[in-house]
Amino acid sequence: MIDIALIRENPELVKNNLKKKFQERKIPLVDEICELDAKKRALQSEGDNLRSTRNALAKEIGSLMREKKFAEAEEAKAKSKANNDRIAQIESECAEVEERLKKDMMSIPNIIADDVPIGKDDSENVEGKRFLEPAEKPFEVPYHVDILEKLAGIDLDSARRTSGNGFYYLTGDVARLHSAILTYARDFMIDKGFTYCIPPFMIRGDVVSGVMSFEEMEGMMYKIEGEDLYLIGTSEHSMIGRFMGSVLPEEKLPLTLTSYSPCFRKEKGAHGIEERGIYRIHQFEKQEMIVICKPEESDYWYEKLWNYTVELFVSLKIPVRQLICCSGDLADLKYKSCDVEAWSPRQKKYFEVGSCSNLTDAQARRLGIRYRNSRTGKNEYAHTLNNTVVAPPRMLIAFLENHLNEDGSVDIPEALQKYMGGKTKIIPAK
RNA sequence: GCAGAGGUGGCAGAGUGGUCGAAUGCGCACGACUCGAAAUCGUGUUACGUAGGAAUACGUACGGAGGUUCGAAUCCUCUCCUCUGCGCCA
Repeated sequence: MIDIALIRENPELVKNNLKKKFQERKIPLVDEICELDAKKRALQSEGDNLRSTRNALAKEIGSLMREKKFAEAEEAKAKSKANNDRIAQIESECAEVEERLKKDMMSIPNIIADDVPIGKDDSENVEGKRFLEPAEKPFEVPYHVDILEKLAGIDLDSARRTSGNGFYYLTGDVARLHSAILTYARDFMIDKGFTYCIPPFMIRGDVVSGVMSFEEMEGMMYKIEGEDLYLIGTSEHSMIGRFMGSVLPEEKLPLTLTSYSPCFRKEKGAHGIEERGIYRIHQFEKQEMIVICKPEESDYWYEKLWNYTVELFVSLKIPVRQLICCSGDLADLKYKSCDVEAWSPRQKKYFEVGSCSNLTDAQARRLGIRYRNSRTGKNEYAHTLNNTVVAPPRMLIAFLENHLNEDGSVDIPEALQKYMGGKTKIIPAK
């Protein structure tokens, strides 16, 4: 959600932003918002005046009662009652206008950064820097499920029986590798000065509707039956929700947190859930990072965050690149976003393993996350950012493909060996 | 899960239908005293919305949602949370 003052003062900028995002259909909303806003303020001041009268009358009645002037008090009561009818009328009108206004405001996207490439959809995203050159394999790299099965590392058949499609059993060294990657990623971020956090894996409905739109909620979130609780789709939900409605002391910023959680997603309507394997699944685990900082620092943190992910993948000898999200592919809350993509030797292309976003104050405004600015003495909205450190089931695909040897064994890079009990290789089962 | 107690400003904590946006204390800011500091004294100090250049004015908010009333922090209903005891349990 953007600042309504911006729409009031500079509607052209907002309209221009809509054009950049190929959302011309929303342009009439801007004028509608201006009208609704003016109407709301008129109603509010009318209501304020009426309430002021009510308060004055109530005071008057109080003193009349004390002086035992009952007849006059009754007269004032009648006046007040009539006044209250007007108030009720104005209030319901005002509530209606406010609701429409809020709905419109919610669909106005965040103003995007100047350097976001202009493009219609994900086909126009722009490649950024590459890190590590992809090495040619002298043999054909099999599908990841086949690699996993050879290592006795996966059981999809049983998972389908117990839980359905989109679930998995990881077993043996592969399961250990999965945990090792998470632990390594956790320590990696702690070494960067981030605070480790294990958040709740379920959150209430009001937190959910704070962190995402209704459509997203429908398509992603699993609800616990009979309770006002949802399984989180990413730890960002509970990590950001933690600061809902709070005013943070300036000296505590930036908050740099790294969190672990399982993630649950319906993936309703998403392509590929039927695809065999662990690319798109209902349940996975993820190490995440979030930053809450002062507005002037969010550009700095954005660059830092995605580069941390790159550094982690490079330390595990997996070639990656940055893919810059173009204007049309950018979610409405985002100011700027990019994916970190890993090289797939099998597909001979890069695929998404993480996503980094700067939401500026759009998310914070929606959730009421503020900080006390000591310079101005005012409470101002903070900026929020989030980024994937690593999400192992998917990253495992990149890991296995890149470290696979012709005999079916998989090398473990040095950085990870101590988390694997000193193993240097995973060997296929007999 | 059951029973009891409670949720009020940055914090602690009064207030049980009108003069309460809220005593008092702490904290914080400024000033006086002082060579300087401590102590002391004085003044100020909730947030949000609207109008205004500002001073300010008006409105809203005492966990949340409804209700009663001319008027609610205060009464009623529901709900959430916290604490204590009991029960249950990794």
